[in-house]
Amino acid sequence: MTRQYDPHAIEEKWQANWEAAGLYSVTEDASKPKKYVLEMFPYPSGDIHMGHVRNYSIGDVVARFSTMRGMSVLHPIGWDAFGLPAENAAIKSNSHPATWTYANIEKQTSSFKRMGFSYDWSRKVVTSDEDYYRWGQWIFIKFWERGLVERKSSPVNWCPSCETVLANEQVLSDGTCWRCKSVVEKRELEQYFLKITEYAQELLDDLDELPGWPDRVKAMQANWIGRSEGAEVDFTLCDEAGEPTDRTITVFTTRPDTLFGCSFFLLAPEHALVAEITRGTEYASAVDEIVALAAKESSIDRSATDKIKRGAFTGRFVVNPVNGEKVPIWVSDYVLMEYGTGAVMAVPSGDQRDFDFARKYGLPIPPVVIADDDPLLAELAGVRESVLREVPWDVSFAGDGVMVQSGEFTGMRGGKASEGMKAVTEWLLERGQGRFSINFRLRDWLISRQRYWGNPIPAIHCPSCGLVPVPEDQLPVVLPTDVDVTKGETLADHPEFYETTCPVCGGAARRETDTMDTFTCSSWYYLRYCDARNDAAIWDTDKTDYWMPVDQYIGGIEHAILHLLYSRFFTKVFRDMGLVNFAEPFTNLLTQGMVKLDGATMSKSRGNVVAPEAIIAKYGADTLRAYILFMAPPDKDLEWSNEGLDGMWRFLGRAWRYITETADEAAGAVAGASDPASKLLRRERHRVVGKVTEDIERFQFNTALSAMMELLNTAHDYRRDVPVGQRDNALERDIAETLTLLLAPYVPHMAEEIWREAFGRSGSVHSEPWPEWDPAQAASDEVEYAVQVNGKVRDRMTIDVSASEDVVREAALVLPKIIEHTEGKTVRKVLVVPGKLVSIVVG
RNA sequence: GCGGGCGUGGCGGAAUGGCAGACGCGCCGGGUUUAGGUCCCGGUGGGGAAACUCGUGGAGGUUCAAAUCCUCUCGCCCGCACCA
Repeated sequence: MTRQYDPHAIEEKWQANWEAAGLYSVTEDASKPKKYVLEMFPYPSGDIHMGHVRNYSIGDVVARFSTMRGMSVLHPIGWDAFGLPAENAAIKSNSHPATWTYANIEKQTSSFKRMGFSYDWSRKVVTSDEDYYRWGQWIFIKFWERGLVERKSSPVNWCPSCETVLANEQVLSDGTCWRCKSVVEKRELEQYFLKITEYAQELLDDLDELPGWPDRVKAMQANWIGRSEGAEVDFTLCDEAGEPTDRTITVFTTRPDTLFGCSFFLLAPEHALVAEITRGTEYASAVDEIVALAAKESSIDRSATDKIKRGAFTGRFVVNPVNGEKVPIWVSDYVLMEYGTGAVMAVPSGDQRDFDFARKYGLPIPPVVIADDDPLLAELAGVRESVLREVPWDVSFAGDGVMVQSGEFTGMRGGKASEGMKAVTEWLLERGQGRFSINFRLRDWLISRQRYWGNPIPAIHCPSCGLVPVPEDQLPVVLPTDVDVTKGETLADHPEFYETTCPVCGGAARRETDTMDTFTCSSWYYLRYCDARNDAAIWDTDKTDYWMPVDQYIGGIEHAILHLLYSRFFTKVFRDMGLVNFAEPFTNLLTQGMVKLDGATMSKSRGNVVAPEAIIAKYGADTLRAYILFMAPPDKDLEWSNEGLDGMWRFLGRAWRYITETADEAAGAVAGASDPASKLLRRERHRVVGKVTEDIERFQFNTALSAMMELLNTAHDYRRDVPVGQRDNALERDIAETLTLLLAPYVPHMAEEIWREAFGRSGSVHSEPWPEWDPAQAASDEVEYAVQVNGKVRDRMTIDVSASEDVVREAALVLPKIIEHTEGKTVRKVLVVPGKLVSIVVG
């Protein structure tokens, strides 16, 4: 036992001891409540940084605390190891992605161990290990069997720098690649998609089943899924002579109630009909110009909202089903092929973009839904004819209002989800010219990547059988190691990999050379932890029944959509497959804030990194752990500063001295002392245990530490003020032990050293039960009341805690300062807030 | 434009509608020590000698009582965005 607090003498000793004792390995234990505490697994991009320290320190406190509270705690770790950075690093250092990846995993492993995190290392998963990714391939096959895999040609996002396609979720809102920030291009390519859209409604609905998630994350997901309620409307296409044909073009609209105000019709430049109806006509050249422009422009330029919309008339018309009116078809780049049907009914009086377009090209703007306070309403209220008058109308109005110029619907309420919207759709429905419809913004998940360092897609292209899955008994498709990315190679450069035979007909065939998006690997790792070493099945459902869902998930907000949405999708499919018995993987989610330096996120490329290693070398891991949790509430961004480290170091040193000195003292000369100082200290002990417990449960790690500091301060004053011989040694001993237990989740090494060496206990402090507390003992027998007159505190009084409200009221009214402030005035009201204050109202 | 969030001392941050600024950093003063960046003691929102008074981005409101609830407003951050 060292006399001074010396983390360097104790931390590695206990790390080795815990590992040897298997302290943190768990198995299912039906006798205890379970708790699954999970931090998002790291990407092995180098050594760990302060963001990792924060993330994993939070999780470690929750895990250790839960164990002490009597729960069976699963707290695993692993690595999200496939991905492009490994290839880039390999090219840079002229090596192999696996070399770089596994070296970084080693580095991070030793850093995690050096931090003293309580992981069950026996459950480690590494997504680039064959015994992990083989099950990823198995999942792909199962999804395929369920019709959730599709290979299709469509306009996809292509990152020219990463030389691969990207999912929609991986393109940032400024049109750049999430990883390298290059401007993403659109290319028409044949790719693999997972049909996440089939679960769009459920993914949206079940957000309501997640009260333990931050509203922000749920809002972002809801926004991303983007459900719009409306209708499909069929417009009849006219021929060159303007006569109706038997073909229809369908549009999606959220405002069928404005259908009478449709004065033109729009097609996206990519729409197949555009070329068909304009080819060889006098309109072709103007239309082609728009089409060419749209194809050339980057998605950023095209989506610039301040740009004036360009368009061209096609020479053709469609018939508006509600009034038989013929409206011209235009082409414009503000209509997107990806959303809805790629065709839009334009209602300039109800939509700003349509309005701007109508103004520019001199198209009519007939009002159909008018605000209740619009003077135009009186003038048009009785007009039942459809779309007769175009009145001066210098704004578009998208709100709720009254329908005018809308035939039999005139006078109804119009607006989103309005009576008019329903009535018009029902009218269309009866005539077979429209129907209620729901549209989602969410697109299917593009998962194929033209890169080497990923999980090979288990598919085979057979010239006669088409695309066929690799049979289950031939899995895994092993990722070959001899691909040289420094020469720009991918699997497509290795015939020995792709030359194969068709599993159906046995003929020569070509193996798929694309790999899967890394997000497929991270969409199910939390399930594999439940049964990580199973080589006969992806997992045993009994085990996921016991451990899942994750009770507390902790990670960065950057995964609000990507990883968290994909994982929810996978879980729902697993449920439908009967592999799991729940629909949501993560019951509670804590999104921790970023660790910044000088206002910017720490990153190697910026060169503003504070290495945890340097802090550990000076102060030890315990001080770092406690300090980063003390700095700010976990969900807030945190500006790193070394300034307060000394404060945490001093606190731990003080605690060390207080506890070890107390432990050394002969026990029990005085016990159950009832002098004021002893009573105060006893109360503090119970109050603080209660507060620390509640604070950790609410993730207020900073205030929990503050409370421990308060207890130490009170205990410190006690030793200073009460002479030796009069001190209650039993109480002090209890304070010392309690403080050690409270500190244990934060500073596991220091607490363990004290527990075993100073107190001479044989078991680990981390297996001890959490201290009990008694709210009754936390209460004082006297309380101080603040006495207010007209809302201002004028005096204070100390009174017996059992005093009745009447007694308190009377006592307050006779205080000299209160008499001074109430003299000559009428006391109108006296309120007593028990244990807190008295409020006197005079007038 | 739509959605979410945040504004409290010199700093990080505390406050189930009930005494604003807990706890810590920093700073000021004092003590122990050969010395110390150790340890210990005291002080620390503004104004005022004090009684008091002003203070949680701003303006209103509800309430005996508002950092907290409501309305408007200003500033900042984040997500989505020609989504029909």
